[in-house]
Amino acid sequence: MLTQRRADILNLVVDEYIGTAAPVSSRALVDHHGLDVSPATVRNELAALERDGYVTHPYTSAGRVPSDSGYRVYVEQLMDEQPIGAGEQRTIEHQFYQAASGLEEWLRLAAAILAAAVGNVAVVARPRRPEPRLRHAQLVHLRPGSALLVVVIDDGGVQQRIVPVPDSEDQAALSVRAARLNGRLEMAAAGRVREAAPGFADEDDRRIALAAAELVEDAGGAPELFVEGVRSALEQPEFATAERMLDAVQHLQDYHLRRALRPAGGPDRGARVLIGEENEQAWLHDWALVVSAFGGPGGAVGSIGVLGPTRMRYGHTIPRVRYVAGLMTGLLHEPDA
Amino acid sequence: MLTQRRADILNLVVDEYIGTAAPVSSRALVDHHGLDVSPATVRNELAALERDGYVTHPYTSAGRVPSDSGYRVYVEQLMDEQPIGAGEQRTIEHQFYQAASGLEEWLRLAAAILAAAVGNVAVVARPRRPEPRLRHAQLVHLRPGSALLVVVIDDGGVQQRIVPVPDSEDQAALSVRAARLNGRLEMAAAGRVREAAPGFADEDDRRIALAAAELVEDAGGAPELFVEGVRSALEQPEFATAERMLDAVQHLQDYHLRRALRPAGGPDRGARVLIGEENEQAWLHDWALVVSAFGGPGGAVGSIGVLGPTRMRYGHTIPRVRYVAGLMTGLLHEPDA
DNA sequence: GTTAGCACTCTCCCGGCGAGAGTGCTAAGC
DNA sequence: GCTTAGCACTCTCGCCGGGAGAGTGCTAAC
Repeated sequence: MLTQRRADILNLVVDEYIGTAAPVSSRALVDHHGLDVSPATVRNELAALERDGYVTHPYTSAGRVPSDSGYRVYVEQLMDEQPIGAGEQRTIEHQFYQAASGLEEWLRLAAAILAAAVGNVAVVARPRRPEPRLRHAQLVHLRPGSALLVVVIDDGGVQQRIVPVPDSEDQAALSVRAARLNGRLEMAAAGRVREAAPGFADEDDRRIALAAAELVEDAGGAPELFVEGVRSALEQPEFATAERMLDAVQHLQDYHLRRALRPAGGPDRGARVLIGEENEQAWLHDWALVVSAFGGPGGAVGSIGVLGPTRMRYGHTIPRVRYVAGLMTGLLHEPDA
Repeated sequence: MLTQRRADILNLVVDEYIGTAAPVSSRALVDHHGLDVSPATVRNELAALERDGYVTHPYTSAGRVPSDSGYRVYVEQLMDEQPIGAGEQRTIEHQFYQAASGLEEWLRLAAAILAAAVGNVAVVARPRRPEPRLRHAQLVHLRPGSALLVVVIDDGGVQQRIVPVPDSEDQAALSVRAARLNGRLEMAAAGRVREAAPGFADEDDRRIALAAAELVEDAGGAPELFVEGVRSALEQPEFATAERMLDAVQHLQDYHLRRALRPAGGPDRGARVLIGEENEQAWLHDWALVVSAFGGPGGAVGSIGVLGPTRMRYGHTIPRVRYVAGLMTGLLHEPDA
């Protein structure tokens, strides 16, 4: 049973531990937060919290450390969300508007800004449509016999590949060819592009259409990931040993991250929080993840999240993830500053 | 004075140290390499090598460790290059041909393949022309009022940005507009594009031309970097402590790397080797760098390199860097498998 | 229900110690 | 004169034990 006082104490334990990364003693709780009971009383309550599984004991005589379910209660009921001040909002927004670039730049920037705002790893997954369509194809002459096929996807992504073309064709001829391809392929999904390919009279057209189909298929594959803030996360004391650091680096570069970000539903005003063992993947059992979805062009959905130790500053992180996700949704639909 | 025997012994010291990362004792040299002299004799020679600065002593009674100049002599005169066997060549080439994608994929792939082949960090810098030119611009309709401006640079790169356009224009109208822009801007360098912008009669044309100029300028900026193999490098014993690892991670993600790769001259059949303090930048003083240049489309020059501890397997690494660089040069000019 | 007091436990840090590894030197051997 | 055996010497590394410090859990009084 979580009495009011126990809840208050749990709240303080989590706050304290988030700040120090060291087990929290009964005395520290009393001293730092002006409780008007004695450490002994606090100890009794801590023992009860431990019995109920909200905190643990690394060893007999160390302070208490929140457990996953302790964090869970904290996140859902106890914590103060630390709203973003007008000043910080302006700063973040300003950073965005400064770099008015392509989609990719936006995403990388978003990751960097968020990482700086929360002092942890930030991850952004490029918005993807469930079934991407070809919006436009263009052939650009590179040198006699080869051209760059540029395919724009309806989620705003661009894919490219060098393709062979007849030696004789210059840019004008290639543009005509591209127009012919666009006539049949525009707004077709990958499968439809592939089906349509054999329908072209010209052999080169068929080959290029197939290449375009592959590019659209690629666009539907694993979304590109932008990771920022690795350095500051590795500075946290939980990674003070080399092996744990290696582990973290390994996974941060790894495609495992994609899976963790994936299960975001539709664009969501809130943010999901996954703590420790709540994560599917074993390597995340020591991490906490705050994820939110944002909408990209053409109804595509991307994810943006923050990854950190379980003792992350939830009250600080959650509003910022939510805010940046909202900003992204807005910006990607109204990109003109 | 480097007598033959001393040179042989230096060679063995480096070989041994490269393999074990532990100071090399006189006994180990005799035992592992079937020298027909006694450890005592070897010790005398080692003392001479130390006097001449080719090896050092971490403390009184540990084995010898090669110094930077020891490595330098090793690289230039002593080592056996370990040529790539026909089998390994086929493997590497095969890996390349499997993924016939866009330029960016090629570069990322090259870094990954090289990293795997040498067991160290591999870095690839996108080929850049000294003065990039706009090869082609295209406008792709996204939704009423906004379009994606896609600019192809003559080094094969693609830059994109979302730009506002008149609400009324559909894809056909946008294509006409793009053709108008191309008419004046094709093959112009960034500065020329910027100068030409005010010459357009239409206000939107002017604005879009300026955006295109910015994109071309961006293309001339710091080249994109692809880094692979961080994990395996961090497993080396020199990074067994957390701080050193942090340091490495920091710099690997950092723009400092660009500077290290930069001074490559033109495409070069060989490979430069920079050992320890020969590197300009302080953080590289514990690293060695093997770099080679490769040629991209349109006379652009990229760099590909391997980064590892100073005791890296030079004889193994150098031929592989050279080989992959050569392969890249060939592939980027003849991309049709 | 709260609290003071106290014994108990566990970590962490430090210093010392012995084993091991490897050198440098000296003197004898080829 | 080069090589080598022998030996003293040095330095690291791992281990152990002890003491200080921190914090709990329990008991008994308020």
